[in-house]
Amino acid sequence: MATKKSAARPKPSPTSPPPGASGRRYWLFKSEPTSYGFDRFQRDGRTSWNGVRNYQARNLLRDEIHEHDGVLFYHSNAAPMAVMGIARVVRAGYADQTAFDATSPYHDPDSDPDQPTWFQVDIACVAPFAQPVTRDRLKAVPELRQMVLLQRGSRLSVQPVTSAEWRTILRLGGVEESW
DNA sequence: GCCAACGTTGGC
DNA sequence: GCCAACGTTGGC
Repeated sequence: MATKKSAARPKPSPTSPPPGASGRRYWLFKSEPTSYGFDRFQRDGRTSWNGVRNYQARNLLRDEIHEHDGVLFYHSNAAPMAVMGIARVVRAGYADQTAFDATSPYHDPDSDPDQPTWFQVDIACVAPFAQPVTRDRLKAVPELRQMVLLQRGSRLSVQPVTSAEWRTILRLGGVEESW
């Protein structure tokens, strides 16, 4: 029988959200606009998400994030902090090329090309939100209370989003579901 | 600018 | 393997 033990904080697992009806899964990528903002991403049309140097995020990039998955592009450390728009994964995890580049700030001499330590995925811009969905707005929506982004101490720069959260946020952003 | 939360490093 | 010190992230 269940006892008080179950009152121990159930830490929401940051891995493996169930796929949505489409089989596609959803993610949120954080970026500081001073380093790579959504404007720039829109102009580029496509980018490699590299330079991630955290093992939990690495595991997602390497194992979980697949072609066609949906991505929310989020501005962190910004005014305002907000989801700016959506992207789609166009290439699943492969070796993070910046790790092998001695001139890159993300260079990691310990990453072996035959057994890379770090991974990147490629994403393409799909659509900007009609208006960014700010962090304050997200916090005000009861259905989004469990979002990884909004959890205390959550710092993961690549994180899972449930299909319900995805739908809610697209609606707030004014983007049609069928993208 | 502050600082809580978290991850990593390195001495033991 | 423990854990204190340190560095980083990122919201406030």
